[in-house]
This record gives sequence, C-alpha cells and structure tokens, in this order.
Amino acid sequence: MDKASQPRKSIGARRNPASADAIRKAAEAILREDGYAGFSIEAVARRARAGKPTIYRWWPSKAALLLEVYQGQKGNAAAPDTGSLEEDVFLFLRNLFGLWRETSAGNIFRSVLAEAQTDAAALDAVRAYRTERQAHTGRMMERAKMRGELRDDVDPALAAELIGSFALSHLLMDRLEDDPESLRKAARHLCGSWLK
Amino acid sequence: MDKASQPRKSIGARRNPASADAIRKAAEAILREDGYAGFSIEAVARRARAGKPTIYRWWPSKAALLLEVYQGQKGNAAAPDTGSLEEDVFLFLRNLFGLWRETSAGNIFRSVLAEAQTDAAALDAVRAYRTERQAHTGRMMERAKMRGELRDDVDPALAAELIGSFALSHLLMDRLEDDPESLRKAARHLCGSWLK
DNA sequence: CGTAAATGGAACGTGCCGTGCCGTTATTTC
DNA sequence: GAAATAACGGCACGGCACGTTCCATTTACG
Repeated sequence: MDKASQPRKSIGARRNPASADAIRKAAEAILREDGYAGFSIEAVARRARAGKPTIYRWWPSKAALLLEVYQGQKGNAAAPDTGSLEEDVFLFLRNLFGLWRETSAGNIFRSVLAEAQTDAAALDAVRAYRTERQAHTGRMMERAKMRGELRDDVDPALAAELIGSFALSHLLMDRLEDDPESLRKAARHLCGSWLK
Repeated sequence: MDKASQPRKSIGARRNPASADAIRKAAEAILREDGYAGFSIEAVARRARAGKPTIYRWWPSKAALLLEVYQGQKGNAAAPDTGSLEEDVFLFLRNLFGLWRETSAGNIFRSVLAEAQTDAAALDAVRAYRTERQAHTGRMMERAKMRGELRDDVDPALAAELIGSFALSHLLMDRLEDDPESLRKAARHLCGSWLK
C-alpha cells in the first residue's frame, strides 16, 4: 500500500490528518488481523509509521484509541422489518453474526469488552453503545407490538436486551457459526413467549 | 495473617503444599480485591512470598493459574426447586447475582472471560464450564417440563442458555444491582413464552 | 520574521513476562 | 550412610510494552 512513503513530517502548528488517519487505520487493521492480542500502542505506531508521542498527544490511553476505532466502525446490523417478529429476530441475528464474522467489528467489540473488564471508561462506552443499540432493536419489537403481534405486557426494551444478551454471549464464546437452523430455533424461543 | 513467617524453604525433592496453597490464596485474594487489573504473576509471587520460578514450575502461564483459581472456586449458585418455573428462575438469578457480588466469583469469572478474548485455553475452559453450568440450569427446566409447566416444543438446553446469557451480560456490564423488581420482570419475560 | 505547535525518532524509567542461575533444604535412591 | 535428585526462594537477565521526555525539523499564524 503506502510503500516507500517518507515518514510524514509536521504540516505546521496543527494536527496532521494523514497521521491521524494512518493511526486509526493501523489500529483497525491490527484488531482485524490479530485481534486484541496484537493490539499495542507500539504496534500501532510501527504500522502507521508514526511516533508514539503523536499517538499519546491525541489519545490519552490505549483504551481511548481502541474506543475511537470502535466508535468509528460500528457496523450496526439493521433491524429488519418483514412483518413477522420471529422472522425479524432471525434475520437480525443472522445479519449481526455475519457482520461480526466477516468484518473487523466482531474482533473490535470483543476487544472493547475485554478492555472493559479492566478500564472503567471502556465499560462506560460499551454500556452506552449497548443502550443505543438495544433502543434500535427495541424498535423492532415496538413495530411488532403495533401490529398487534405482541402481548400487551411485553416490555420491548427488555425483549431487546434478551436478544442482545444472546448475541453477546455467542460473540464472546466465539460461537458465531453460520447455522440457520439453530438461529431459527433461538429466534423462535426468544419470540415464542411474547406472541399473542 | 501469616506475619513474620520465614520464607518457606524447600521440603525436599517434592512439591511444597504450603507454597502451592499460598500461591492459590494470593491469586484469589488479588482477584477479589483488585480484580483482573491487579492480577500479575509478580504480584501473586510477592503476596504469596514465593519465587516466580516456583509459580512457573507448576503453572505454565498466567492463564493457567487464573483457570485453577477459577476451577477451585466456582460458587455454583444452586438451581432452586419451588414448583414454579418463574419463581425458580427468579431465585436462581437472585442467588447468582448475589454470589457474584459478594464473593470473588464474579471478579474471577470476569477475569477469565477477559483472558478468553486473548487466550484460547481460557476460552475452552470457559466454554466447558458454561456447558456444564447450563446443563445444571437445564435440569430446572426439565423439572418444569415434567410437571407439565412447559410447552412440549421448548428446548430446556436453549432455555438455559438464554437465562445464562442474560446473567453473563449483566456480569460483564457490571450490572449486578440487587433489584428484585427487575429480576422478577426478567424472570417473567424469560419464562412467559415457555409456559403452557 | 519570529513564535508556536505538531511531527517522527531516540532514549528513558518502570513494570511485567518468562527463564536462567544460585545456594539451601530435604527426600529419594543406591 | 553417601550421593543424586529435586523443590525452594532470591537475584538477575533479556525482551517487550507502557507512558514520558527531549530533540531537530517542518510549517501555520501573528
């Protein structure tokens, strides 16, 4: 790619976007290729041909850089709208697992979760993201409710949380296998009790 | 505790159980008090008044020691048997969250999960543990099924997995708050759809 | 033109990793 | 009983990553 590029020099008394981009891209590539194990500031600096101080000038910590990559990359599987809740949930899981398997999103999310077990800021970030995502998934449930598909006492937010928990544990256990049968079954179990 | 204890000497050409115990206890104490962040072989050695080579002689890696502490400490919340599935699930979650909050089990499990995002052996171990635990929880579901409380098409194993996923995500997000209301609600949603 | 600020590079101190080596201790083997 | 074996704690090492400091260089801004 960027072969015999000279080391980037300063462009004056302001941040060099080329450096920032190179750093973000290097971090993302390392997470995609090697996962969290290979992710270190030194490795990112080497790969980005940047100086460590340049990284630390703009990101206060390893966790901060990780979070920025994470924020800028959330693939955000869409919540389908087929008119059938069970089908929506099935497709949602299928899309999400596929996204996690085939892009760096899965590795990045796993990394942030690992970091969150040590770093409080990472925990806050992952909580906020999860809240936002579940609100999104929750809309899938609300649509079903408006269609009259759901029982009145079902809480869309809690339902979304159960779906999210199922997906999360599969990600963490590295069980994102593409098995339509079992995902279908999971969707049925997740929905079965909520339908009227 | 062990105040002015001399450094443990060798007891001859065999493993010194006192050293092994001190190492295990130090590791557990560090995980309980400081969590995964403070867990290092050097810290364990210092606290156990042991030499690093002694640790590495018996545990091939940091992950191995972590896993042994984990194995020897699984609090294993019991699966209640009240005659009502929803009540069983509620009590199970309540017990499990309490155990995770009030003993070192929660911190240890979180640590192993973090390690599992980097170390394949840790991932295997946590998968095996999860399988075993869900088989146990699954018996709770099977009892309900025998009582005729469950629909015939409900898979006890999958149901147990959904319950476990819910608990796991709360542990990871550090949301083990003792809120009977929300746990009750979760139990109801988890069970609602399975009941006849 | 001079100041200010960002750049990459080199070097530093700290901490942890995992592994040697050491003298000491005591069991096991001959 | 003597010698070989092996575990013990300690020390020191090379390696790596962390986060920081200093540096010469480059360029925008006043």
